[in-house]
Amino acid sequence: MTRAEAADVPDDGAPQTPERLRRLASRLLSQLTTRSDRLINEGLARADARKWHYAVLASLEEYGPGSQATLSRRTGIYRSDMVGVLNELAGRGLVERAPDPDDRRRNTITISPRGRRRLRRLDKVLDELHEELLAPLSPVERDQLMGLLTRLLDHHTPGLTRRPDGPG
Amino acid sequence: MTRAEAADVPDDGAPQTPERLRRLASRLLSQLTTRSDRLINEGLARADARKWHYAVLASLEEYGPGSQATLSRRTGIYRSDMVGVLNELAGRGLVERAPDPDDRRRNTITISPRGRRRLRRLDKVLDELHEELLAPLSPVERDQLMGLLTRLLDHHTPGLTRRPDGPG
DNA sequence: AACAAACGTTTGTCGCACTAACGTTGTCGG
DNA sequence: CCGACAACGTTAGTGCGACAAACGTTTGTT
Repeated sequence: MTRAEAADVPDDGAPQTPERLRRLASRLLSQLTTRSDRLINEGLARADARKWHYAVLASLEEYGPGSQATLSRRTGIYRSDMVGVLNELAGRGLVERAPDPDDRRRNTITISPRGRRRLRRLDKVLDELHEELLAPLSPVERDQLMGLLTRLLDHHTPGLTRRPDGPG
Repeated sequence: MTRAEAADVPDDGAPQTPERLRRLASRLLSQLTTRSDRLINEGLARADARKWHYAVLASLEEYGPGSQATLSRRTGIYRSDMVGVLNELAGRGLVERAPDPDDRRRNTITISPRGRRRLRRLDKVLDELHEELLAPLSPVERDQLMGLLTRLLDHHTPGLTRRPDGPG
């Protein structure tokens, strides 16, 4: 039960959102993200996973093993929260956490074969969920959207350094 | 102090976000919304306001006085949370809360002259903040973005009814 | 040897969306 | 008229995500 059906909640005609609110890009973003997050979270929950799982697994497969701090930076998950995520992943046998012999402060996190299979599975799940999320948009429009969002995000992301290995 | 500067937090080179994460529309939305929310909230805080204040004031000016439940529906704020918002607004003298003589369950919320002035002020503040938010985009691109977001939001908004007074 | 900085971890905060429940007041069917 | 039910405002609480603060350990630097 995700939606209320108890007794209150009238739900009469159209909500009549004020013009001023409909014009606010920030509000549009918030509202849409709320719904998007819900969609994604519920979909992943059905597969016994969370966004964080995917982020960590993807990061591990693309860049190889790393310390928790490294994973934190790559995924944007705070190191305080990373602990729990890795507990979950390790508990499911999707990653392995071993002390780094070269630097005993660190744990080295490695993706397991099962973790890789999991990642493929989540790739599919997320594909389907995004199909649902972006359903009203044509392929071209989806690209447009991604482009616009990416540019905005980059603009508001601090400490963005040009890649040292630019195009040859 | 919104950003860490204590002692931890290394902040070396580029964060190296995995491809897979960068392709995720849902993630793009989440990340951007986090930053957008922060920008807006901080900006409004400087003016001793919150998003909710604006939403309620705008709704009152556009549709006239209403009960708390009505305002809830118009703004999307839960009626549980509306209580506190109206306390703040009433405390600042921006709205008036009076029992509805026709239906003693209801409170009638009215915007005050001071509330109207406040609304104009917040209009300006939000304009500036959105200028900052959308800085990298041209006017055309901003329209594109709004259009795309609106379509997605509408598609994922439940209980959307066609306006009864459609074109003849 | 002294000190700062990075690591992993625990604990806690804040805001937001949302649920549950309660007492009051209105509406409606018998 | 009366009992059921629904809407109202309000209080309290949940779950989650982003984030801060602090602590013990280890490492690099001077």
